[in-house]
Amino acid sequence: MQRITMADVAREAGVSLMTVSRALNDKDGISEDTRSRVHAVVERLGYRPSGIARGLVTKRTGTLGLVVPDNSNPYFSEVSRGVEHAAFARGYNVFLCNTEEDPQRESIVLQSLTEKQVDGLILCSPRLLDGELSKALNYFPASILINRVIENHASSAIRSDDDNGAGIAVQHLIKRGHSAIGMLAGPERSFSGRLRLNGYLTALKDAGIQHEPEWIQFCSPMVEDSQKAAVDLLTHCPELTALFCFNDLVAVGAIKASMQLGRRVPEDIAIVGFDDIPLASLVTPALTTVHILRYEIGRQAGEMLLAKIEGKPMQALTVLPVELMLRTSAP
Amino acid sequence: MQRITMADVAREAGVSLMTVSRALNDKDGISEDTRSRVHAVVERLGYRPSGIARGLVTKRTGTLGLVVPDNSNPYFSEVSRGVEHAAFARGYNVFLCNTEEDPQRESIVLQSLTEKQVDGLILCSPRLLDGELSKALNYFPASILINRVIENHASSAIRSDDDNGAGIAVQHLIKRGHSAIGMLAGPERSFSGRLRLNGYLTALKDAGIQHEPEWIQFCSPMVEDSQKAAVDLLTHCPELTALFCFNDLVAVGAIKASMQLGRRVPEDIAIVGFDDIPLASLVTPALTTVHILRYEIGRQAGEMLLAKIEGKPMQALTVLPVELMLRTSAP
DNA sequence: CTGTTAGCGCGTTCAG
DNA sequence: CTGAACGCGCTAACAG
Repeated sequence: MQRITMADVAREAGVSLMTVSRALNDKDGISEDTRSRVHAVVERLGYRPSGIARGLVTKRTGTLGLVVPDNSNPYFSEVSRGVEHAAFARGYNVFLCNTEEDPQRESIVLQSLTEKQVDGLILCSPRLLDGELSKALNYFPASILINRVIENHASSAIRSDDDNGAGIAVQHLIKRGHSAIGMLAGPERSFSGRLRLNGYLTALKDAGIQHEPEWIQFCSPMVEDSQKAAVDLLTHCPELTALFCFNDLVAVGAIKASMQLGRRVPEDIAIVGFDDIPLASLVTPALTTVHILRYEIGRQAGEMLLAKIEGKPMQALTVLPVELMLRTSAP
Repeated sequence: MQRITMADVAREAGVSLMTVSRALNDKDGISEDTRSRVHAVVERLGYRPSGIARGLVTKRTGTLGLVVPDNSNPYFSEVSRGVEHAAFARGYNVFLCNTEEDPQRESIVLQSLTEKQVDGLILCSPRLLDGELSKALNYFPASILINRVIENHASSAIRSDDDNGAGIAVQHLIKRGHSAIGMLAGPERSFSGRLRLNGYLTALKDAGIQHEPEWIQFCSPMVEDSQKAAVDLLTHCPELTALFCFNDLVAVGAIKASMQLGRRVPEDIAIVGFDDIPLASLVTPALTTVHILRYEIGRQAGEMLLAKIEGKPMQALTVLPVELMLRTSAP
């Protein structure tokens, strides 16, 4: 499979390399006649320009890098789609990389992306420390951080209004008469987790509710683990009548734990999730949860990045709105 | 941000370009001494090789293309992760592209991937016709098809054992005493759909059960649409005591339809899904479904592709086993 | 063991 | 309006 090159097209069309280049890139200074002749030959030969040869001279590859913890997580898979959508619309392709929450893997992936010469990077929930991260980002012409901010760095960021989301969720529980509200807070080092915890604490405080430290329990964001954590929490704090959960998977674990302990949801214990993944409306009882614009995060991150690449002015931080979805688990 | 080049490293280390190249690519014919000296300079300068310059001469970019209909679908997001995992292990990066089931978009995406000079392509559920597809694939050095075969072409394929999976699912229903078994068959043009329908028909025939044409209803693979289709089907064919569904989302629709019609699952109507997506075990009643190795499809597709790229011998078709997961919806 | 010479396929000078 | 030369950053051939 010998690749067809511009020289082949030029020879076949009886023109010079330059003319072919001009015809392909829609530059002016070329007659309509020769332009269409060149295009005909391109078509006939099935010529495809070499993006990498072009990239070598233009210094632009038309590619973006997207780094997420785990693309099989519905949260990130929608973000990915949003990014890809924005990229496609502008003729860019995107490298998708999974870090599996492993900082070392994250380093490797970032390095490979610099070697691939991506025009920009979108980094989702990075595990690296500020110092390393900042250093790594310097290798990229442009970058956007999702769900994290980093001090003293040119990279912009986008995130959902997590603290506010937690606030309205907990306020809703309070309005429904709950005051003993526990929280299954997710991973302790999660940036979103901190914001959500913060929103929870603030809402309790604003309502004049004294929160017990034992009401808060960190847990890994998976169904089985959080089920165990929920059993623990509900056993040690039987006074709790409601649980606010880090995310929907944790909330599902909490529902399972409640059933396991013979407590009815929502009659004996109300449960609120976060993220509104597709699952949320389909489990029984359907989850009351905070809806997040996952796809939109990705899409806007993509557009922010493309704007940055093209040198347009950019705001440093975008915060996307959230919405409480009232369903059965906490009506 | 002036990029550091090999020339900078060479000058700084007091050696020639070639020596730097050799040191970086672990070629022999270079003393351990100078190698480490070069590496030190590389480290100090923060030099990163340009993959695209390298690709221009080696004709290999270390990238793969992955084309799926929709990465936010849990099926494909796991396939993606499998592909990326295999690629990462061998130092490759992967371009993820969504076609959104749009043939035109698929063409565009494939063309952009050829310009990016990917070393290989994995194409999932292509919408293009055999002729176009075959022509498009010729632009790629190597390719693997997921869930589709194409005649007279060098590209290998991988898929799950869909027909057999449908067979064991329906046989299970028959063993439990059902004979009036309907099928919500998914999109009519789906390759997997055809195989599953086929397995369903064969199982009925083998059991000597006469199937009524009206028992089969095609539907789009989404919860709301299939709920409507299921209401239709159950209303027009009240004799049905079991439903075999194209996939789990359709099965969830069928469960909702049953509830809507006041029929209990599984007492009045047994329901079996397909794919075993994460959701399946979490809905109520938990879905009996056919488990598919989604991640494994991706991973093995990736490894097949890499083997092909490296010229290793390859079998033309891999069929992955499936397994019936007995849960509540059809015990 | 190391350096020199030639391109890879394209776009960007500059001349015609 | 068109073409010839040069170079992007790197590696494959050869030399030394």
